Amino acid sequence: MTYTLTTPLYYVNDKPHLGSAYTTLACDALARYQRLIGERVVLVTGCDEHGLKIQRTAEAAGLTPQAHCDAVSAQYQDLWKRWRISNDRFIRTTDPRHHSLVEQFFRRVESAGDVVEGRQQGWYCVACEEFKDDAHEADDPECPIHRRPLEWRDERNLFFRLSRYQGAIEALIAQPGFISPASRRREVENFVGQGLRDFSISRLNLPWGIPVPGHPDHTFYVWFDALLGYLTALLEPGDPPDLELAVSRGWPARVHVIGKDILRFHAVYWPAMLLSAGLEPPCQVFGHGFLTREGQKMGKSLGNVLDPAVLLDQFGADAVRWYLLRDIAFGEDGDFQQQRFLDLVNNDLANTIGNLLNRTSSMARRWFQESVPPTVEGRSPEHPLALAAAEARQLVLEGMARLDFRQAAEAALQLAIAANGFLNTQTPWSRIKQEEERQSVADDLYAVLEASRQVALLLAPLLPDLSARMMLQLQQQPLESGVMADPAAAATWLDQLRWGGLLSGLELPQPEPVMARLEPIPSP
RNA sequence: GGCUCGGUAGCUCAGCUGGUUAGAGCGUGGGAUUCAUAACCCCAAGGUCGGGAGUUCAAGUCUCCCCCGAGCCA
Repeated sequence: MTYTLTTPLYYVNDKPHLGSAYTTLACDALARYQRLIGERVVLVTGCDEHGLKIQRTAEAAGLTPQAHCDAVSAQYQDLWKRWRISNDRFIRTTDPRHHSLVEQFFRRVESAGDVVEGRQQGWYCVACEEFKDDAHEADDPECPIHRRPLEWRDERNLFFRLSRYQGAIEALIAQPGFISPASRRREVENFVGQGLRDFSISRLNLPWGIPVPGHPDHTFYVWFDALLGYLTALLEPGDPPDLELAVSRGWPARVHVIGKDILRFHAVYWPAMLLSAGLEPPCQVFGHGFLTREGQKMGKSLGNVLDPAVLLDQFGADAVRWYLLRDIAFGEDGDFQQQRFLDLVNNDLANTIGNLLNRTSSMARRWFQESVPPTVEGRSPEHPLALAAAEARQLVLEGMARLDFRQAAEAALQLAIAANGFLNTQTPWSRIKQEEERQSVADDLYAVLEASRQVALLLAPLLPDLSARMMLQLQQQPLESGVMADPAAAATWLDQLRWGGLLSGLELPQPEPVMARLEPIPSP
């Protein structure tokens, strides 16, 4: 079984923002975790490149839509590369194979009798790419989200007969866990409960889109073709554009991770489309929350947008990943606070985790021939730190599996705190002065080094870079959890998480801080 | 307008089916220590649990009303 997970396919209207980075890095952590426990993972990300909005944005910039998409899409690919996101695929909906799959998919839906012609009349928000039903009385209505004027449309479009799937969708969203977190389920239930209406899947005279086969002048509505990108993405590089083949490469997706704003498309429209085409719906749709900054919505008008590329340059991937994954409940809204960001990264990563390794390694080197001390007691599964490690491991595994990154991160941190506390109670630096304490000090240092190794292992999916630096300080092979990870070899992660794997006598390199403290920066 | 979810220490939040002095992290103050990245460890102060009424031997925890914030739908 392939573990397929997806980020949204980001709309190429503008350069990537922090919200996209947030989703993507959460997915990266999840993908790495799944690889580490031995799953064959396909992490899909990419760009959604069709629609009127794109066409207009391109025109405004004096570019062809394709040139515009190429440019923005390249920014995404570049950014993910710099963040070292382990996406196995990057799909663009302008990919020729995608066109072909959309056509195949459409034919299935059409032959299922789910495509009908209808008249679409109403006010349309180009920014949302959505009809608004609530703007009837105003003379010049504007979009409540974008505060931009709506445009009146009256055209004959093709409709997808969503209404036929009322029962099927009700049953689907009633499945526990299908919509996660559970707190978002009610919203969808309410929507579905009001009765599903057919929705238009084509646009007339919109050149920038995929033509609907058999219906001249119609192109597919962006939302119809975009989600299919998840399927196209499953094709391997040399594969012919065949829907059935794509499906066999890893459908259904185990989880679509999305922002809460597009929950409905993923939990209602998309599954219905899939059912119509005779395909399975995804196993889970996880809608995470939004990020604010210092309590305020980020937006161009406020000029308070955090640029993920700038954050990365300024603070590095570990710091930002840690803050977002460790401090914000994945699923709920979160607030990015500069001061807290600095405090947490410095406390947790530099002071607690980094310094733990540093101080311990330094003692071991000084008193035990620059290497891991020999041990009698340290390897015992009953050792207090062994017990702490076992608990941490349990919480990390459980947390990662549930996309509760915060629980996982805190558990790993907790182990480091326990190890620091252990050192302070044992005070090896004073006991080493008595020869008869030597073995006992060796045991203590061994246990703390082993605990540090466990921390490094547990951090592997969350902070792969820091994890690798820690492993090197402990003379260990860093974990490979990226796209090159070999599923067969990867399962050794769990083996390595057994207490006592660190070898005594291993030479320890000169300690170097694995995580530098961040300096407060003047506001930009 | 209907529905949903929140309002708990300076900040971010935990508090399950109601039950001893309401918890954690960060921040703040103090102590201890020197192995270490002025780090680690320990201790402390700080809350009329949005407001009001009610049920109960007992309510942050249940009921009703109100105020504030967020969201979904009309």
